[in-house]
Amino acid sequence: MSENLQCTDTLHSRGFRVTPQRMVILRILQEADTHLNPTEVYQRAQHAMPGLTEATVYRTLAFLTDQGMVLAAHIGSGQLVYEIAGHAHHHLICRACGYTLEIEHELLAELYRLFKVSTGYQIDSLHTTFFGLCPECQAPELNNVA
Amino acid sequence: MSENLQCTDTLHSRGFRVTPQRMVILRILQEADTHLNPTEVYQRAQHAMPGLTEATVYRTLAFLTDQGMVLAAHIGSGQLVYEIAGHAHHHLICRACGYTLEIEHELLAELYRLFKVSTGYQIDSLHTTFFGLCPECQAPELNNVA
DNA sequence: TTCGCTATTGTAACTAGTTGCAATAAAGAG
DNA sequence: CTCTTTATTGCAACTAGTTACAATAGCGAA
Ligand SMILES: [Mn+2]
Ligand SMILES: [Mn+2]
Ligand SMILES: [Zn+2]
Ligand SMILES: [Zn+2]
Repeated sequence: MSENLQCTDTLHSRGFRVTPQRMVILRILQEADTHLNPTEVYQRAQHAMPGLTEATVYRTLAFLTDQGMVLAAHIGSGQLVYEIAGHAHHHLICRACGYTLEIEHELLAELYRLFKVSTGYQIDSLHTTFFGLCPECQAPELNNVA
Repeated sequence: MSENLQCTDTLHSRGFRVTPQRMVILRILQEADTHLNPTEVYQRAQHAMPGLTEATVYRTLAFLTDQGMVLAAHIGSGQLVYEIAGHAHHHLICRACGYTLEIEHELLAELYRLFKVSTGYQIDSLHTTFFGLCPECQAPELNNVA
């Protein structure tokens, strides 16, 4: 709830308007316990606000992402998914089984410092996705052993 | 040219077919000096092979990416772009001016080792994009000084 | 409260990307 | 070279995402 007031103030202070559409979408993301794609957000938004359109969902998700209130991520398969911006983290996804692991941003802090000193770029990506193989899917062919 | 023979052999050995469509698209990427999006690949392919369809371009780019012969990347704005898989590298993109820097994969090697020891995941992302601000765009308001 | 400005929304047309299915054509066997 | 198998393509219908523009509605000022 206080998060909502926080967002309201932030929007006001930046000269943007606080609309019911934005509040509804923000609340949906706050109450979600996973990443949601735009269609899922749209479907949930229909309950709270029947008139709201898909175009607005897409626009609002992009807007809230620009404002830093929402995080977006490409998780394989080209689809963008969203979540409320809380703790800074990234994702490791297994190409074989799809299992996803969350990792603390702190693990990337040193890399970002390295970027800064070697290139001057101040990187701020807070929701990067890395692909590879999880421990199980790396396992040597267990069937060969038997 | 030898790269083409290499790809041909690899496809054969994996049980896939070597089609003119695949060869045309592969050559287009080999001759390109930048990332290309699917539409750009399609347009260039039209010259060499008028009958080729957009659906095939999308499918072929995804296929070649799966085979590790092509690298894909999300560079802001949702569009996927492709390039021939050569040296392993990643990108730093400025959110303000869009200027893009290529960085050697070696800079990420330590991070990937860290992922392995702390999570067991063997990460192999070879074309990751990081966003932030380039040195120029970080500059304190120069107008204030005057 | 009322008014005016203009950011934001809904609409609808548009572009981008995906997919089921039948036709085509690689490529190995004979 | 011819035949057979089946991976791949083209087609066309579909889903996903974007955008121009006019209508709506925040919100600051009076
Ligand atoms: Mn996340
Ligand atoms: Mn690249
Ligand atoms: Zn796995
Ligand atoms: Zn810049």
